[in-house]
Amino acid sequence: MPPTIADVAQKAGVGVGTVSRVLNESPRVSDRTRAHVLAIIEEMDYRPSFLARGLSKGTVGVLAAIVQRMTTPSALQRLRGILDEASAAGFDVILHNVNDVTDYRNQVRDLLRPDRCAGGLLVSFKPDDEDIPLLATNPVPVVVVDGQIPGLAGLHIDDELGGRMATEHLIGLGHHRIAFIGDWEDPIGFNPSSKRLAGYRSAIAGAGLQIPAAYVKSGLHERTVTLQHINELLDLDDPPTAVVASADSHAMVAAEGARARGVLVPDDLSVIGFDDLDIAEHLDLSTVRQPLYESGARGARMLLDLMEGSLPAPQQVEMALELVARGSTAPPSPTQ
Amino acid sequence: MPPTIADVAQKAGVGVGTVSRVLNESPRVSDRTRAHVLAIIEEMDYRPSFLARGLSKGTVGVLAAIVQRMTTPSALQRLRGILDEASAAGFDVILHNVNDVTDYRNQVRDLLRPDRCAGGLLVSFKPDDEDIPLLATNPVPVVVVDGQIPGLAGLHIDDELGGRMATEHLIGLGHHRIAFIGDWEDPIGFNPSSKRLAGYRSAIAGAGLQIPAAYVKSGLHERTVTLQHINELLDLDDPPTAVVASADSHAMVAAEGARARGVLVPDDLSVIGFDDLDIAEHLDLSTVRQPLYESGARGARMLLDLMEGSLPAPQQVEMALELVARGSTAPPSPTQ
DNA sequence: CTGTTAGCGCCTTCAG
DNA sequence: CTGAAGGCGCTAACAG
Repeated sequence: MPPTIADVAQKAGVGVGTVSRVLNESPRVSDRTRAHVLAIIEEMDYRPSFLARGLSKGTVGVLAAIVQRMTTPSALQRLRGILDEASAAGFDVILHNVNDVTDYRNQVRDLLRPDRCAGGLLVSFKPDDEDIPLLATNPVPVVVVDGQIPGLAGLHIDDELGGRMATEHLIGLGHHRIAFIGDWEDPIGFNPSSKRLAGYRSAIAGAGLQIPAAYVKSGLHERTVTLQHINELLDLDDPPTAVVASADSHAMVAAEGARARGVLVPDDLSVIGFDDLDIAEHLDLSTVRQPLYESGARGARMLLDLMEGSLPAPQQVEMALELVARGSTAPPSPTQ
Repeated sequence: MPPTIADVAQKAGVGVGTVSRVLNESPRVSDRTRAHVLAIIEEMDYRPSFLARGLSKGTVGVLAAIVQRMTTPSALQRLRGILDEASAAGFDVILHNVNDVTDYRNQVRDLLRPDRCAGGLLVSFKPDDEDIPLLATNPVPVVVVDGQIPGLAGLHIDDELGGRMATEHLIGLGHHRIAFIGDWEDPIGFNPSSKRLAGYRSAIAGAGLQIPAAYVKSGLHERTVTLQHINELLDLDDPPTAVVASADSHAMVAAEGARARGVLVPDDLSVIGFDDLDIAEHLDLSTVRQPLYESGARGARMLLDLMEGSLPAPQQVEMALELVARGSTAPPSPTQ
């Protein structure tokens, strides 16, 4: 059994209260006593029990991250940010992956309690409307990473603006025939695709362009589906010269599908994505960058502030987007 | 404040001991009393405090996963297996990502203690030799997922066999000029590449083949490096007709690099990977499949058994490999 | 079968 | 500045 605070106190010849004070950096201890106790602690390799401390203080050094589809590259980057920030602050992170619509409520109910964690992060995760009041008044504070929920603190981006930025980049290069590839709404997850599509439409309209209905594709977020989309687009009598994809993952596949049939990127077809995943740079893919790692880190920081009370009230922060022009977009070739 | 066991006891008109007994499914409670208490619990929406229960029982419902380079696709699959198995057993999982050689020891020391978790999983993670005895006698049990450490329970694969399987597949197809692309040892992580290379060499030797030294490439696990490798191989006077890659991630890039210069896969060049990541199937990539998700799930299960004492002694389990022949490997073309 | 009580390890008054 | 004691919520051993 590991040593307890009583063992330390006895060996140091002081009371447990004194040991507790040095542990909690109370100023009410003389330097001499403090140094002595610290030495004993070191000598015995003593560490206070998380459990006992938590019980006594009524709060634990644990954050809970509830992540929607943890395995996506973007969720992973956000998680990294959360982990780094939390561990820098000395907090452990409990991870819950949400697969099923049905179980998320139980997870929230059972996990987001003071005896399990001191705060919760909801990542790319849209609670039911009826659950929002519960979350807002939850005994432990909650921050939404990648989402804008009325009444809840969180970080988000302007997806519509992002869709517009991508499209306007293409328009600025001289493209007139611009298609869009996105995906369907997900029952529990946010799916930003439709907002980005709205931004696309807004940019198209703003430039006075007309686009055929067949230029807008959406379906499951799967490789084969995206391949089919790009092929259908290129099979059109009047194929697009550029494609806005609602995510880098779509853009990559679209570019690959185009190249596979001899359509050169960017010579014959410009492709722009969304996210700026690590591979986007390697693939030389133009994209709209959204801060992924940073959203996790700032979300965790916001949560810690909220817990500490140094943040007056829950607030929503919009993070900046950035157009990253790389080699997958270029002016349309003169012959087109 | 949430209700406590005392609140429940009072409202139910019984003692706390009785409530505790129904909570812990003790048979020493009459059915009538049990039903009544259960009803009150339901009514008050009472949940026992994890903290208090942990303190009292001396063990917590938490597992710790220490993961080497969490962001790799394979680590992620393993993690999924761990999370699913742990949560099915009612355990939370604390996640720690190890980036730095220096900090892993502290993490192990501070995290793998009875007041923080009931068991630890080390994922794709090679501790220093001198730390092994400490881990083996650690107050909370430890299981190594993806690694074979003498004295520690764990799951692993036979990397050398895997390298041989991949190479022999190619030899069986009629290839004689077979190259290898791998990567360097990582200071803290396992790096199975060298063992797979040994398997490759063994298969080559077993078939009585001679290969030029230039056929074996290794370097950083980065896209650009692999692209350079494949290009150097194809630039040789006597280029290989097939490539064994030490991981699917290498294989994907190698295939892409080959195609980019007009070398058809598998017509001009066969490529085989290792792992069988999700995308391998989509890319129609031949590979040696190792169980990733399953290694996590079985590792967690093994840990739970160890904790429960139902597993007599720590043991090491070798998981089976499987050759998955897909479209990226074929017999060499007659002209070669 | 059930109520009572003594810890689990630590923090936090409250005296001194 | 420091020691002693009560309490955090629960489990388990002990009487009844």
